[in-house]
Amino acid sequence: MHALSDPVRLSIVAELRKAEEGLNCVETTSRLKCTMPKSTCSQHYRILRESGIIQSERRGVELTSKVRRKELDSRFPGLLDAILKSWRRENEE
Amino acid sequence: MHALSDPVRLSIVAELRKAEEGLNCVETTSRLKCTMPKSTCSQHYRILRESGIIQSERRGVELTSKVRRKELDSRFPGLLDAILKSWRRENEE
DNA sequence: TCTATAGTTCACAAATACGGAACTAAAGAA
DNA sequence: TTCTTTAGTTCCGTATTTGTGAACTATAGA
Repeated sequence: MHALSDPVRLSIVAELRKAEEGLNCVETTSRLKCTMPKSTCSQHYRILRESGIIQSERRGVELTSKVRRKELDSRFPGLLDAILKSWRRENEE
Repeated sequence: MHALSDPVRLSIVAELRKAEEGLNCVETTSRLKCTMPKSTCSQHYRILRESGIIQSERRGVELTSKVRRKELDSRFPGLLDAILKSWRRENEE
């Protein structure tokens, strides 16, 4: 819950949902077109991971993360969709 | 959005939704069974008010607030229900 | 083994939230 | 009108949380 209450983490989750194959920190910040130091990005990923929202897997030198859709849907039914939809609307206006 | 990302404000909104006739600060803290100074309570109400989630009306010496259900449902469809449902689950476990 | 890339950890800086004190608002009593 | 009580707001110093650079670990390739 608290993990999804931060705008940066929400935007990370929004990007992760778009990327079928997952994303790593570097790709995430480049897609978000923001200059976020890697320590900050790492913290956000840690919070998302610890709260069970994403799942990370090492692929060589990089760490690829994906949204845990099924687990989320059963724990927080409809929440992620509702948040992202509302959040997108607010940001577009 | 950010207004609903705080556990205290969420619990205030949850109480307001239960109370048909609205609540004031004093009633809210007593129902939440928490000792929150009135300055803090006032700040939370201000944030909820400014973000359009609640609506307040003076009734003599007190200020009664209600959730703006219709406006919320059109701006953030399904969001409040999803958040409160998820939040209730997490808190019960 | 050396280098490069990706990410983590730690300690401190910056930003944010909390809460007491003093204030305003309204209403009723004297 | 003035005094008192209750409700809420504002201000501002303190406490807590969050962000970030520097140093570190991990992995892979030359």
